[in-house]
Amino acid sequence: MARPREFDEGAVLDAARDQFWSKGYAGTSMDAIASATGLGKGSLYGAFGSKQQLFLQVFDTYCARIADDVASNLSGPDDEAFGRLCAHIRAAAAGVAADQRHRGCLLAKGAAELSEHDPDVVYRSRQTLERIAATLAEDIRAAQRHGDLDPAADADQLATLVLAVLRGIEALGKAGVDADRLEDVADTAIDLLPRAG
Amino acid sequence: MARPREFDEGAVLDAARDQFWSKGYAGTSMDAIASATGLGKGSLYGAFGSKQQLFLQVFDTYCARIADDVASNLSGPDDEAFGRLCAHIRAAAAGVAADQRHRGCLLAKGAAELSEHDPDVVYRSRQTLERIAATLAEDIRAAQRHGDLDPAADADQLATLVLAVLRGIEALGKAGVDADRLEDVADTAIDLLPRAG
DNA sequence: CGCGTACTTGACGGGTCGGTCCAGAACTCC
DNA sequence: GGAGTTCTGGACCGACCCGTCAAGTACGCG
Repeated sequence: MARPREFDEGAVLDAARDQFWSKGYAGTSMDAIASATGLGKGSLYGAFGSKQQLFLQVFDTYCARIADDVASNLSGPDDEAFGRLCAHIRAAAAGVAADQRHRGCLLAKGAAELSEHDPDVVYRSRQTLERIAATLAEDIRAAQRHGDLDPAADADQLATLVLAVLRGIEALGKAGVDADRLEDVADTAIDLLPRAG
Repeated sequence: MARPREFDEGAVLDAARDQFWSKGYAGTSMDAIASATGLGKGSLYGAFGSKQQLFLQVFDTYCARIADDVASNLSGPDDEAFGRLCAHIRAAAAGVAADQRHRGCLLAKGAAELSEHDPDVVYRSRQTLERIAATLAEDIRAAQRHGDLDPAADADQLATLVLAVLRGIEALGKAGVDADRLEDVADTAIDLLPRAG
């Protein structure tokens, strides 16, 4: 009703995400987002309320997307579950290694910058990581059923360990560790997974 | 010579470190550091040059300290090397779990916030992590010599994996993951280390 | 067509930012 | 004691910060 919005909310969220991702929350100004999108600040505040609310909306979208990505990487038949897990770990390492700008992951950056002071960010980060852990655990159970992983292992604990390795690879990448070493971490982690038999 | 400095440089670095640690680089103002230390801004700039140089000095001190801590945790006779490694991993998880403010590690926060735009931060982060990895590898080799860890394993690769797990635990902690699960990660990682025999 | 409503724009406000500068204070050395 | 040097405190600079607001615009609906 009345005058319709002239901008695409999704495009604005994408632009805002890029700014927050690259400069951090405190390092990004609403003016920068306004000029990156061509919007006036009034429109920005009218649509998103405040800098913090805009960030949370960006963060939500980002978190949902990466959790979905993991879910889609790890879904499929049981006989390929172990292969999917290995491929996912290796792809994560390769992805971090390929990020030569060291931009890293917005979930990690946002949590690092804001978790001390913003419970909403903690809540969203935690939910996302737990969803990813659950996805990993599901795949691990499938690999156990198919006889690739030791069925005696606790799938949830293994999943949390794999998640820690994944987040660790990301942290090492941001600190400038070599691509080769990141890929070694992935391979070593895979080698140490408890195989069946 | 001439008029001597009235403040203790180390105390100022500590205060600045606390500010940067808690609020991040962009979120910390030189005015805040000045008023936290009681100094005038002239003294601050006279002694440290700029915000960025002050941060780098803080960062250097912090990095050196945590690398030293790891070295001191992991030094000792070969027959206790494996025990030291396990204790260190568990202590790291316990330490993160105890940090209920989710303040995390300044190395991780600094690298996350600044590595994209500041090569000096990348350099220092990387040097620190590689020093820690070397310390871990040394301890792992000792455990191999003493017959606790499989001598066929590549100590350097294992060390990098352990480092990734340690940084991953830190990342999970900042995202609000349960203390119990963090300690599970530590235990699971230790269980999966390749034992001798 | 005209009214009401929502959106757009950019100026504006009050505050803060990093950094500079200078007048005066405190010291060493001659 | 005077000259020279360094340090101190805070006023000050221009730029930028988040958020508001009023004036104008474009639409839906009767």
